[in-house]
Amino acid sequence: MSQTGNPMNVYALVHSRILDALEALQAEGTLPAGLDFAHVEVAPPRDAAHGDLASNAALVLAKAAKMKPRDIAQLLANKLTADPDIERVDVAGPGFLNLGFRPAFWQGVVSAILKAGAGYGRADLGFGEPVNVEYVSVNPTGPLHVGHGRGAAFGDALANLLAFTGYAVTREYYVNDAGAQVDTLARSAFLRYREALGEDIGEIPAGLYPGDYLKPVGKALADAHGPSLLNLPEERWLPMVRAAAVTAMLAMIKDDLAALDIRHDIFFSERSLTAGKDEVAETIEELRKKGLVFQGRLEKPKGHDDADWEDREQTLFKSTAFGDDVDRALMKSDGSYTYFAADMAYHHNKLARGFRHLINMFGADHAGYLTRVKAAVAALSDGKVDLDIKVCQLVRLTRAGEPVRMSKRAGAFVTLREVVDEVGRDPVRFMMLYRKNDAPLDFDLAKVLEQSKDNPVFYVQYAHARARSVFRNVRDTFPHLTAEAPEVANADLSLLRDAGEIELIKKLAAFPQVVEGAARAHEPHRLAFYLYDLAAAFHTQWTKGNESPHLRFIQAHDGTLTAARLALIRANAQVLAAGLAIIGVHAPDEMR
RNA sequence: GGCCCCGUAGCUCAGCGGAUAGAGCACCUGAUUCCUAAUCAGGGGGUCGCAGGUUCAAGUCCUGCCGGGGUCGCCA
Repeated sequence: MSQTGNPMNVYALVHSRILDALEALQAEGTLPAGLDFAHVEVAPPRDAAHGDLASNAALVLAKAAKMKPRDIAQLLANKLTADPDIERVDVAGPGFLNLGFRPAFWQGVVSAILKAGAGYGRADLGFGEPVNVEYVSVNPTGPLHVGHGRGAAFGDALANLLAFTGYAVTREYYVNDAGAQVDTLARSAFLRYREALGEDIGEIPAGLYPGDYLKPVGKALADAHGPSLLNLPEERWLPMVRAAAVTAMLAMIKDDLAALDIRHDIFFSERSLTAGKDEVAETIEELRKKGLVFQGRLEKPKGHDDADWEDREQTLFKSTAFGDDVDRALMKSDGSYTYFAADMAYHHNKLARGFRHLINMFGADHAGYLTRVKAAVAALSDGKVDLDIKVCQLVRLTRAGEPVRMSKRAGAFVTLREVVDEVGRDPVRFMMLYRKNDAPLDFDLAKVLEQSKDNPVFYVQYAHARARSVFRNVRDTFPHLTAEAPEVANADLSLLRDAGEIELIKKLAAFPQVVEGAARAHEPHRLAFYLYDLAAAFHTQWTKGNESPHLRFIQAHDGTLTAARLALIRANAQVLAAGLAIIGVHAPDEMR
């Protein structure tokens, strides 16, 4: 009943061998039958002196087996010493099983990586199941700012990661093109329309969007309609102006995202929920049948005074049944739907499209909204669909350590586009992932362009460029040893004997496990940190060659050894490139 | 007041229930006729906010406090 284990994933491979050994012990009657192996794990020990990999098998089985942990560990050790890949097995501490592998085992990893090519690290965790990743979803009322860029980079990397691990990923953007904010946008655009016709509009009134980015919208309206809209009542021009403005804003947002190489599969219109049949009404009705929608009153919110607040009976969703602290309103006093009501219908729509897994990215300011959305999905799917909401904390923009001042003009943030234009897409995408999503992040405009080891973006990209540079340099001595040469692919890997080379291979061997862990936890930042570690191992080995010429990758007098080292370097470059691809960063061949 | 997030080295932060808690910066010492020194090696630095609990095992999970941030009906 042991699982086969992914042969590209040494952790999984060793895990399956341990399970085999446990089952053999059971078959002999040495271990009792009916043990639960679910918590048996294989992981690299924190202290390298404890070996290459360690297992907790004996510790987690001791109680059920009614045996001492160290005794079980010893039985396992006796079995595993027969494994030709295993050099040493130790029972340590309370009952850990520490395993050391022969060099040939690690050398074989290089060959496996080269054979797997771009598929190295792929896994089938998702079994092709559809997952919906909703990210960015910024109101189409203006350009993206830097904070939005974090959600964009995170969401896109997570989508890549899930696609890499066997999910059918849909990248989705929820367009809030209904409600008061897009009406305000329309009025703001209409003002720019009058301006484009030559009128002096003076200061933009408070409450409207003052940004210059609406000027082109006004001009386009003037070009298309001339002065014909001026004499119409607002209810006549507003829908048309609104549609034009939303379309223009969305085009701008898409363009900003494209600058980061981010492209969504679906832009889902909030307005479409009520355009034909009223999906919001349907959703509310469905919940009403489940007894989760009722007429009731809410208490006045605490913590701040709201002059407009009035006590009234209203339509409520019973989100307290799902852990929310208060039931949530579905209808405004004017009879229209609340944002939340439409959002419930939107998630209902996602479920109807067959998604079994939903992921949403939220900005920090929406964290308080999280519980009611989870409640909605739980209610609508009867708990059968999982929804994970990742909250991205704030981004603090600095330049050489000094906070970057926001523009004085009200409403004008430092836009994402300005930052991307200044520093490029790679630093933005990498640095936005060089923190956990729920920790605040400092983004320094000067630091990310620094060509030094202090800049993680450069450090990792440079490692890849260095690896590629070896293949350029080797042309002088061994022209036939190209990256694709069979002499490299089939090199005698037993020549990779230096401790640093083996260390590098161990890092490469960890990649599939890092990918799996990051995918399961929905934490793409783990890739960024892993890549930094891998780059460090490579830079270390590179520099060793400075002091010890016999460790240089190119050995002019020894083509066989050179080929083996080139195989390692190619594997290294390949994993760096694969990891960078997942987080959406280029792997350059040179840094000049 | 309720809810959410955070609290780990002087600073910025990793840390997947496992063993003696790590990295970068900063500070100190060293390596360059050599595949890119755009790099690397070594050193000092810690009551993991506090107190309980669960567990063979807690920085990690649970509860309560303390401190910082966010948020709190008809904005989205």
